[in-house]
Amino acid sequence: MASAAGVSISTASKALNDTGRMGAETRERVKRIAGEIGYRPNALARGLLSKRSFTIGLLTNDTYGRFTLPVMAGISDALVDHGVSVFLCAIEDDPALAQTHVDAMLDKQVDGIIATGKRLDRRLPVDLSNLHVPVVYAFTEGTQNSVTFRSDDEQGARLAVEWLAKIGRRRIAHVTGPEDFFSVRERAGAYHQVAGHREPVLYGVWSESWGHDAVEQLWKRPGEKPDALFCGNDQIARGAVDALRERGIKVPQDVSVIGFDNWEIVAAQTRPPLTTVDMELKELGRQAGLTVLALAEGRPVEPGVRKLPCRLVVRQSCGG
Amino acid sequence: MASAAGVSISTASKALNDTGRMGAETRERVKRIAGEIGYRPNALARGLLSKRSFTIGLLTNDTYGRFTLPVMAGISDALVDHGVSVFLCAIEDDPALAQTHVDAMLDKQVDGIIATGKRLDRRLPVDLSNLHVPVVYAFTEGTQNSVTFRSDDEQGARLAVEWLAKIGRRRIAHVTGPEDFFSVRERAGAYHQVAGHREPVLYGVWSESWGHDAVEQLWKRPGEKPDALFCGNDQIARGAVDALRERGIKVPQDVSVIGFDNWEIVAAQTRPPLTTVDMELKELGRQAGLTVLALAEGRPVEPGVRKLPCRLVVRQSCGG
DNA sequence: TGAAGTTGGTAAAAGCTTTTCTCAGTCAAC
DNA sequence: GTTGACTGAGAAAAGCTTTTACCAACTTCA
Repeated sequence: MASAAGVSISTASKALNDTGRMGAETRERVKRIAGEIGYRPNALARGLLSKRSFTIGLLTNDTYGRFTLPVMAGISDALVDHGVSVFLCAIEDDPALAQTHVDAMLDKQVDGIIATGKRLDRRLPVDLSNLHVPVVYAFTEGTQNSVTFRSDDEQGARLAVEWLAKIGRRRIAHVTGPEDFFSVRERAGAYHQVAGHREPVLYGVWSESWGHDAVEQLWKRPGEKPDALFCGNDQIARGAVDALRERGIKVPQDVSVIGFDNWEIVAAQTRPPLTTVDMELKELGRQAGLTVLALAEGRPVEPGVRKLPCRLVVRQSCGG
Repeated sequence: MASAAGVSISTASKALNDTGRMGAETRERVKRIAGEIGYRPNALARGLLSKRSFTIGLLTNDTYGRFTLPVMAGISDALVDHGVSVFLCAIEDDPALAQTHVDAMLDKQVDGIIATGKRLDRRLPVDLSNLHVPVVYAFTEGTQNSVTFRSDDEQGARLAVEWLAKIGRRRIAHVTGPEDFFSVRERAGAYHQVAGHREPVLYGVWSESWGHDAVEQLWKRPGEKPDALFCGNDQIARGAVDALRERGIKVPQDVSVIGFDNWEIVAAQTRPPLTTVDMELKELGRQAGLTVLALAEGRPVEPGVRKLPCRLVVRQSCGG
């Protein structure tokens, strides 16, 4: 304890926190000695008093981390400067496990909780609506009167289709995931708005093989073929690119392909690398982090859903 | 506070913890009322006294999460039953950031730290050797006299090559990552032990395109071609499979391909899905978690490097 | 010279648990 | 009827900080 090396406990505390009245010389001396002996205040004791643990919990059901990791990076990035650490709790759609984790976080007096997931239109399997700590939802369905951050899939889809139109593509098909996903419907809506109804929307699953199969279907039909594919995610896009190559169709010369998600490991390794839409999940995490911090500090935050714009990442699968 | 609903503070505490002397009837009543009002003890106050925060820190420089996520899952899985929560701190090879995170964890009185990374033969850019909390290394280079968990890459490689031999392959080539990786050398050593020196080892980088190029190189050489490829990771394997298909060579009929890592997103989406070696990172995380807990509780743990066996995951890229 | 204000610092309380110590009451035994 | 053992429960301390209240010494002013 720093007091051993100088003055009383209270004087030491005031010296280190730049509060209270005392001689400048005393203050300096205490600070110096604290530095020398490497004194660091115990955050537990501090938290006990201040009711702030400088700790938040991140709850996710995205075991694979595809969405959670960027969100986590953004949160951590935003909060590390404020001395806030993050408990990561992966619950795998298991309500009991989720409750266990929430209870553990609450016991540890987290200042707030951020709930995130792998799907915009699904809830986590645990009720967070009546906790006495603030809760912010990021990339998962929130409750009434909560603060929710999500990507603007409509704008993202428009970005993609408008890009294809801009580089001269006219017969743009949309190959995407299961229709019961909210974001699938939203993207498809934006697609129709921009591209019209000339080409079909093919609903399927989120896999490469579906992308592959979809190309087979499209090219087996009679009549003119698409000159561009707007895919629901990068995996579908990759499957599509592979299928096109196998058919001897050149990407991007003959057909432009655009993905969604900007999942580096897929998008960058595809040949050619995929032009795709990035949902800016890190930024989403950053804002969620700052928001939960604001709520924890009692600053007012307007409830509601905040849509964050997507960004087009241009690589080589579109040409133009 | 439960005491409001019955007896004194100390009696309440003793009742809930099943300690001290008191009437069975009183104990029951306190427990019941505590349950009714949803009382949960404040872990901060408890930690202040017991010197145990039931919190550990996980430090990683693996931004992408390829290795960290399974390790994290294992740790969490092992420790959630003990009421321990995990701070995840992603430091991106940034020493200052790493120190910030370590300081924050120490302030929060973590019971221990697990260091993990993306490479067995590299250290994290921060010195953890003289902390007053236990440190366990998992999938990253540890310090003298520390406890380190790692995969047994030699055994994993042997598993792969022996499998290829068992299904009748005789000309097994090894396409792998950069030779300065320790695990690359270790796997190559095991490969030579089992397969001899008839076929070459091709060192390159950890990417699909290298797998692709390596096949080009191998098949451009004069003389007999390999009938099996043991690849250094799943991405290389995938690139190789794609290249073979483009050359009209059938996998697994003509050539067997085996990967390493069992990275689902790559291994399972390859056509055909990859047979590969799983490093059991989740199990590794689990053991690291239990070990750091043991150390935190003062139980003795033998220092040293613990190699965990790998497991062969058979899919369809080898036939046999 | 006495009153009022200023300065530099300490003592103590509060925050929530757990643990140890103490105390009043009960019962059995001599 | 007094002593000793035992029982059930509460008081208090400890764990580490921060904050408030307080005190002694010194300065300023009338």
